[in-house]
Amino acid sequence: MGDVARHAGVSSQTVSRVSNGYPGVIPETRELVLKAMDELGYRPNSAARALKLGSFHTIGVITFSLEAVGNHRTIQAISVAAAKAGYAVTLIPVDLPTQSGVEHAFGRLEELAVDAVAVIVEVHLLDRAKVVLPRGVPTVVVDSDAGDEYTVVDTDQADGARQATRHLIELGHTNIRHLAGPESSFAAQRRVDGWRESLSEAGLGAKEVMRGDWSAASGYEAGSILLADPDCTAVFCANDQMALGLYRAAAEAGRRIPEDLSVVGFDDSADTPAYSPPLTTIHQDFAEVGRRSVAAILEQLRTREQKPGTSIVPTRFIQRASTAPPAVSS
Amino acid sequence: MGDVARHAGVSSQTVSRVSNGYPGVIPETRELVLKAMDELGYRPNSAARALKLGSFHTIGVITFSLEAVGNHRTIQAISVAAAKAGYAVTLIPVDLPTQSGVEHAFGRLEELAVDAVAVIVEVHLLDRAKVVLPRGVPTVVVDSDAGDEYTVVDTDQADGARQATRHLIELGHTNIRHLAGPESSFAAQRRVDGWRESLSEAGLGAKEVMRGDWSAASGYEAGSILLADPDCTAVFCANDQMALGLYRAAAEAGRRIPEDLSVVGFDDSADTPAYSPPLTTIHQDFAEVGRRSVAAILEQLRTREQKPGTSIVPTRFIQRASTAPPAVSS
DNA sequence: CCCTAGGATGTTTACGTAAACATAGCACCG
DNA sequence: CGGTGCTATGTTTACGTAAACATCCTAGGG
Repeated sequence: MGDVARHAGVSSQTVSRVSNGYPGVIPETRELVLKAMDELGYRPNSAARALKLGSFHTIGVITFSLEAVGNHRTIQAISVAAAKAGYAVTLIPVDLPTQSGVEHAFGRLEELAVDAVAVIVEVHLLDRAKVVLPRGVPTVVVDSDAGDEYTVVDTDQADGARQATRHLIELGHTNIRHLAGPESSFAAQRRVDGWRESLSEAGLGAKEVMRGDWSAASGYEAGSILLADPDCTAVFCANDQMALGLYRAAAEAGRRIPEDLSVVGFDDSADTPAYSPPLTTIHQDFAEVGRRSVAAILEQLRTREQKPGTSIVPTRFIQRASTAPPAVSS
Repeated sequence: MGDVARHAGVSSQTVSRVSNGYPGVIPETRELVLKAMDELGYRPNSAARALKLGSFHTIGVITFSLEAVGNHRTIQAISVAAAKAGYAVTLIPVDLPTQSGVEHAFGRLEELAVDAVAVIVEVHLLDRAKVVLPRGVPTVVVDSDAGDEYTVVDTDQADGARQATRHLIELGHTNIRHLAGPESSFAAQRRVDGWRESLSEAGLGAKEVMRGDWSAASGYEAGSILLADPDCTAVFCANDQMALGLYRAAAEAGRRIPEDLSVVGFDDSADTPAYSPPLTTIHQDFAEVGRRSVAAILEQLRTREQKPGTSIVPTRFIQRASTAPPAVSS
């Protein structure tokens, strides 16, 4: 900056003013400075600026993987919302879903150029690891249970599960199974709860859930076992990908969807309208989750205080073509 | 840091040494400093550190969307490879795939806390926008055509397409159509080229390609049109999601896969083994792309010079169950 | 014509850190 | 017993910026 100032014959402060678009610089001088900047290939140093301003304008996102549909859509939404507020997003990958992996990620957090943190990790792993988020760093926990300590933005998983289950009940199904996500996931657990709740509300029994790991392959395997039960006419899947696996299992078992088997998914991922038949599912508003997360972070940044509490984003039922009344009643 | 030093009764330089784990500090002193750090809740200031060291240990990734399978898998791989080298990854989303969107993203680049940049954007947009990457910022262009100016890491799209097409030719298909990605994509274009090349090599004619936009829905639409041609016995899809759409179109047209219609995809995305039937496809080694991109960036960071050139990551043919010899010959 | 107000620009300073250099203490050797 | 070399620690300095304050100049009013 000093070089530019000398080259333009002004003071470095004037260069700073031009660089930041501050008023009070005569157009003529501005031109001079811009020309000098260009000739010298000047680029502002963000480190110095961050040091001076005390902020990086950056939000860190701690996550395991972008593979899961929910994760990358949430992160995408966060990064767009953050960009809109002039913030960038730094990914902090946790390579292994283990205690040491999480610990390591949080250790790195200390040295990262980040003003705030969004955690998209099953928090029970954090607890188990006895890792505490650095004090004083504004934090939002997304789609997970964080107790009363942090600000939480969460999708209404249980209600989504209830909507899905009630839809199947209304169609007349009585043997409604659930293809659940892994036990380690809070989201999966809450979907199980919603499903179970709706069944008992309707006076229906809940058979044991089958567990997958969110992947389509696991949906196929669990689905194959599930379909061994000839009385099962409807399955609520904890996500769309496992539903896709179930489609395959159904095809191989000679069960037509929706005539012989009704299927409801969860997520409303982009592919579902092109499933064969198009999948009836629960829409998750990831964009809204991202927006609220960023809003909560900005709020904390502004007020400088952690404000525990949970913000619940509603889900929406999307009717497509994978459900029908059970064959016996048709 | 000064406070900690005073509190521990040492110099700030000793605090710095402890903070960075440098040798030459007697354990006793170290303890003293650590205790003081803890009591005062000291946390190192990354801005000051970055200013002093001249590096953020951060790589910026410019991208449109995490939605596309290729994108988020590549970014995931980059972020893991970067983390392994002690680097973090900052997302720089380009909200709109337009000139102004890209320009804006590159403008922000200047003020971002980033040492290097990986560009995962169709580069022709950059050219059209006449945006130049800031000089002096090490840059790697991923999966796109960037001429001789930048270091490029690219998947061997054309060869993948040739493998897919040759497989169908070897099965005896003669009317092999292509469900291509959007014209604006270089990757899509190179897959078209590979397909066309293999056909002409085998003395087969290439009918016009159908275009989708990578989405499953577009695959369904384009596929429906494609299947109006009763002689078409095989389709090479430019990605797996469009293949899923084609599956649906085939089901609705009463064409069984693979008996009546052979399908080959591209990407080997996680869901493909659970398609019904499991999809034969081309595996893209996104992890390798990520690793090479980071390696190239670190190399540039080390040598301080741009080293134009292209690094090609091979693809692999994955045989599953969606292809068979054409019905006429069976 | 002088004084004042306000706009344009310059000067000083501090942000928190780590490298470079300086110093002090101690062990070991001849 | 003095010199030599090493280890542990302290002191000084600079990284590049922007806020705060200081100064200069010009226009306009009395």
